[in-house]
Amino acid sequence: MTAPTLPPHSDPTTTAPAPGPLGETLHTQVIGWFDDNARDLPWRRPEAGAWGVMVSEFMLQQTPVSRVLPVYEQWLSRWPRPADLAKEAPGEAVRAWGRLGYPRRALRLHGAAVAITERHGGDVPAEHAQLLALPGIGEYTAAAVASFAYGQRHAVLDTNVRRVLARAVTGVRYPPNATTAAERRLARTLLPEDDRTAARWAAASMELGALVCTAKNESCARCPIAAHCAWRLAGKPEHEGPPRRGQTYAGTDRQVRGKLLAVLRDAHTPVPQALLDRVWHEPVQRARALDGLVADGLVEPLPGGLYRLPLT
DNA sequence: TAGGCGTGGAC
DNA sequence: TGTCCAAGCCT
Repeated sequence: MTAPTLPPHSDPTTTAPAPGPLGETLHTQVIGWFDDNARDLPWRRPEAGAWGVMVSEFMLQQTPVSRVLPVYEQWLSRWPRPADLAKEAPGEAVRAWGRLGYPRRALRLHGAAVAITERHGGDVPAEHAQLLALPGIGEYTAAAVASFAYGQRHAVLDTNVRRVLARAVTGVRYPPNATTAAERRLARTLLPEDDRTAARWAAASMELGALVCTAKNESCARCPIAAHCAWRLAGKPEHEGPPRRGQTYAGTDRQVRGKLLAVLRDAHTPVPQALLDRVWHEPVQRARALDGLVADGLVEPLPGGLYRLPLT
């Protein structure tokens, strides 16, 4: 039997929607693969609830699953409901965040818990627009929580799904640097009609990108839609266009901020300036990094040249 | 909209 | 070793 293939979309902005039968083939095969290969992750279990899903989504932003797992377990154990976290000082959230990286996420998650407690009676809202209004929740996370926690029908367009669609449908190795309107349109076009299948498709296509259709060393031999993949059928052409933006780190303010915050996380009493000065030799950059942390609300300055994680 | 924002594992 | 990468958000 010959499986249908997806023609490359030379211009996804103007091409017609993908045909229904083909989309159904993709859904069936990717969801079938997911049924056999999905990882058993704690936030996918029913007992995780919407709060567990939401916490996991914050932690997983730009952060690998393996590093999230232990922090997630401790977090949910300590703060099983949004109101539990809302009662804490924001600095405690930053401390519990540990070395997950991007600690502003901890501050925003705390802020979201406060907003949920004040505006939504302590329950994670189910409406996409209400989720989007919470701090730290953007287009992706709102769709993910609504889909994974509440079974709704949303295009869940993360980096994994974008890569899967770029390859399988558009026929290129990598998606654009920033999410485009064409990608959103394509994702909506491919969304299954009914809520339950759409939610399943969202989780399954993400998992395929995370485990098989990876950025490097993709494993087409294990891919359930390899027979339809436009990129593979085109001979897996190399990436064209502007180089993908790399992240520099060594010597940046980010590195200095990380070192400063590490000292404050480990301290349970206010820290004198002199102790912070030891993390970085260059005084101008050091001061700029500390000022930035204060401006972001990650560090609270006290009289007498003392600093601590924020109490309010 | 391009760039800032942490951290550590893989190759 | 250095480079790339990991379920983004915000300004």
